[in-house]
Amino acid sequence: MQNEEIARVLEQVADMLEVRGENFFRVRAYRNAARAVRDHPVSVAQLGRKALQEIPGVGADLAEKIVSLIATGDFPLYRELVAQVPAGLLELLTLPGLGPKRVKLLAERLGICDRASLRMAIESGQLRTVRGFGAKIEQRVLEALARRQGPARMLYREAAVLAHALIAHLRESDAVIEAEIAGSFRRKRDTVGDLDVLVASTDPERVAKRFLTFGEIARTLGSGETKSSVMLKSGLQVDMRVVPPSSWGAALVYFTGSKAHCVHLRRIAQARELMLNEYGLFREGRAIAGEDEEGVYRALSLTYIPPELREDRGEIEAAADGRLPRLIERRDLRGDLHSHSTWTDGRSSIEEMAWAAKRAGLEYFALTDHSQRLAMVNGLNPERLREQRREIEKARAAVSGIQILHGIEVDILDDGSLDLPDNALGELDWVVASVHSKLSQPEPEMTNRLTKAIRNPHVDVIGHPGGRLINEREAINFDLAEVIRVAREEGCALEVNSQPDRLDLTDTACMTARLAGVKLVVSSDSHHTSGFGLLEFGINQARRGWVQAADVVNTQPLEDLRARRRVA
DNA sequence: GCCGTTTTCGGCCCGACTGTTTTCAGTCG
Repeated sequence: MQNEEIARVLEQVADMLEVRGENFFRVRAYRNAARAVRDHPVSVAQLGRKALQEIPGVGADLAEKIVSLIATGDFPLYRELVAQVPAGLLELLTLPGLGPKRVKLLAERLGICDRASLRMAIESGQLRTVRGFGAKIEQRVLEALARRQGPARMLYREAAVLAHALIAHLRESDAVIEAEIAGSFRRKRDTVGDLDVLVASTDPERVAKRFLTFGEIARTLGSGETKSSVMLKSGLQVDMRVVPPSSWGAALVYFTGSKAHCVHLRRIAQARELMLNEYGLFREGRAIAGEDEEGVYRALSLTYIPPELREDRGEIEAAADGRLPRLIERRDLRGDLHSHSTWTDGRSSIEEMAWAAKRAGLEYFALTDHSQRLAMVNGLNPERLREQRREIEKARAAVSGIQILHGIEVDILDDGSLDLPDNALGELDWVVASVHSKLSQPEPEMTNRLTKAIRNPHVDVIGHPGGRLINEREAINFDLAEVIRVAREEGCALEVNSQPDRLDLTDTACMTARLAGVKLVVSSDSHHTSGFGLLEFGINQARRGWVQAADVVNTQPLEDLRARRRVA
């Protein structure tokens, strides 16, 4: 059982308890535990009761329940709740304006148990008979019901385009002293659900006016003195808050989040008889910090925490002990180890790619076109691979100041063998091995498939190990802990693929790999000369996984990279 | 249900806004 599945059950229990009207703090305990399990860097299913209790947020009771969940698939409270609370009722919690209290009320008063019965209650005028429900809520709910499912989270890269345009729009107003996008965008999450804009100003009214003239706005959701919400044409919601300049740092901390990070900070403040909110850090009503973020952290005896780490995954404890990592940066990358050309599905020639890699400031890059199995993209067989080598030689002669490695992205076949013979692979400078087919294999087969590939000493790195395409395709099923164990044993690296819809490994998988001592490669998987610019996104993901330059193979000079290969 | 620089009991983060109300509960982040 994966951490994710366990976390989902705990969250479901929290939802069900909440709709049943249970103690709020008990509900929160389940949510905290769900998050702790989801973020835990090792597989919780392998832990005993005692080790489980060491996870912050998991006590004796929840450890017991998790053990039961892993062994039998459920636990008594879970069974009881599932029998009591209709599944359709929980779905209603995702609708705007409907929280646990209202959902509970509707179930009790009108017998509403799912979307269909809610819609009927609105259409028949029944809903309005309940105190607290009026036309506005009806309208919002009907709109949401019509959309059927909630909007998917937007890819970071797509959101970035809108974010930059909006910030530029705001900064044109002289009422705007500072403007930043905070929230999950600033934490560089791979997807964002909305944009949280923060503005420092002494004239919130003018800022709000300026904000509402942004050209991408489809409609205004609400606008108060210091807070406005809009929906963009693209379906992305934007919430803007305006604070005085003296609160800029505190507000930035608050709106960058994550929520869990902020809650933890406030607990620390509280223990010191301080009060932390978006306006500052206060002692007996007097601000002692708040103008800048560093000052807020410093006043809590913490070193500055980069936004990418603010998930309450141990960064606060590390900051207190002064042992935060120095995170990898884009400029630490000396090379790129995954790219394509017109020989397969790329759109630029080898020479064009070489010029582009050089312009991107790289010292070396590996051209790794697909292997023969991917016939659709004209994948390379041994013969074409030899022909390609001659073209690479030409490009090497034509473009100085960049080292071109001749590599391959070799398919990992269904049984874990590779799509090219060892002697062909042995002639190459770099081998990426990736799964592109039979993605629905059950976990044991997929795990074997990957570990078998890793055990081939020609394989330098496993490409996009999870195989996910964000919002399009789920990740493949495999035992990450086992793959990492074998990768460590064999000295094979794992890739952090920078394509905005892959970003694979994920942040937490990066952390798991890193803790196990497995090396990573941050690659662009470029299919065009513009692709090297995507490395920024892979770096973001790696940073969220606490990755340092020393954890990443392609921060090394080419000579060191060659020296660490398993085959000469 | 968790947890301990004030605690093994009694706390548990904080504020803005909305919609529906006549003073505030619920939702949201």
